Amino acid sequence: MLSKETLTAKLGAVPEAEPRSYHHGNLRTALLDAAERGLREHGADQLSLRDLAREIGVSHAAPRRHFADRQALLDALAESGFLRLADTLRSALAEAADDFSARVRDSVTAYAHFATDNAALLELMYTSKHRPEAPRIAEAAGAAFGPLIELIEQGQAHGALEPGDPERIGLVLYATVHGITTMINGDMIAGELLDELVETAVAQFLRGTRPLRNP
Amino acid sequence: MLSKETLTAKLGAVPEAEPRSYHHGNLRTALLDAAERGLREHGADQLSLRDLAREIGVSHAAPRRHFADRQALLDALAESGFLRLADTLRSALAEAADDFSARVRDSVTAYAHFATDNAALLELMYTSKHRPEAPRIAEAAGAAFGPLIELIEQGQAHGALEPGDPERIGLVLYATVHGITTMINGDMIAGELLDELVETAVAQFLRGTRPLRNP
DNA sequence: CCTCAATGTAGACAGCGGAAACAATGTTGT
DNA sequence: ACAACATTGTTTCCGCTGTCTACATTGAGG
Repeated sequence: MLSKETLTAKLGAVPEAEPRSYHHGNLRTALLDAAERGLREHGADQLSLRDLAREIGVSHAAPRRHFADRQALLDALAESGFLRLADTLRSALAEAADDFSARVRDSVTAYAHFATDNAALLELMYTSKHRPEAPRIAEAAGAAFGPLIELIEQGQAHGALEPGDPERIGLVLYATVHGITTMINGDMIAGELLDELVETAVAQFLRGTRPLRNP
Repeated sequence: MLSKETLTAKLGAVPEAEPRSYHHGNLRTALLDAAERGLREHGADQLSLRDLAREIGVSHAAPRRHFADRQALLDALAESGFLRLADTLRSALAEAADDFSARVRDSVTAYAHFATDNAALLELMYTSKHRPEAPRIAEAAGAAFGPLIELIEQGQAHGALEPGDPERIGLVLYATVHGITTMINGDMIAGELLDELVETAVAQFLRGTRPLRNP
């Protein structure tokens, strides 16, 4: 690789040179990028390894060097989806105001928009067939939900939430938002209702988990 | 195979006669039955029209007379899934006690168990690609959710729930349960937590949507 | 009884995922 | 510098699938 592509390669960027030679150089990430586009545009069912190979300009068996089979590619997509979701949630929390209810609302809204903006990807992320690759996915999923569990713990520490297992309490909230987005992505309810429903869910959650002052 | 053929046939059930001649007689329902079994055992991805035809003992092109393509069969499965779900919810409500919170808990629990007992089917029901068959699915889905919306309205009438659009208020509850089951079906959380999480969700819902007496 | 629509069959086709053998290119030890 | 070696891409082949078309069998209604 020390002949002509030295400069671009040094920057860590995609070479993307037109006259490609025998070795692509970045086939794995090129496959993932193309797969993510195809996933968004045509859904996971229509995703074909041969299509991706054609689109990239490589032989149909080349992807096999990077993904053992089709499901391995889908697993990798799911994993990267959780990592991107984790980023999204982290930055939403970083930019959110200080008060607890605002942080809950902002993070939950960020999740909801990520889920509806990446409908096919979300479906993939939550239908990970239990495979050898699954542990990596579960780990990435854990990383995505970590900040949210922390948020619940902070709410409890500040007395805004009732005590109890943070995972159990928080899970119900995230399940709610996930369910809402699933129904929207499945065309069961109109997408315009998203923000309204999320607001309702957050309000119900805050009221339903407030510490009891006058029992 | 089955000894009670004549009796069941009288009830409008599947004849299922062994010595089949040129015409099967019930191929459509036989296909749906076999498909539902395959769906439960191997998932929707592994469902093959040719497999079903082989299993039933019919030529590989025969299913085409009853389902325009593979997706049409999946759509039919999704529709019948919603119809069965509607039955399940109706009978759960019929057997439930009179008080509102018990009715909410029982119906929601029935939904949750249906969803986890029919994981692959639920996935199918909620990922109906928008197709010509979709309206039928949406209609069946509406029929399933009808009794639940009614339940919310009754709760409001009895003063157990805050006023407001019943669909919006109830949707949040059902989205919560659906989200919980999705996470369980996707192995994100342990299945043993189902009842506990559902209880938590119902409790949060009832507390979060109670009318405000002392504002 | 005869026609006709419904239903099942047979055969063909292209596309796919996967496996194996082969070729070109980097990499590394000496 | 150069010879093994590992990595990555190619080619070829296989069985399977969904779908299409032409044909066969059957049952129902005039």
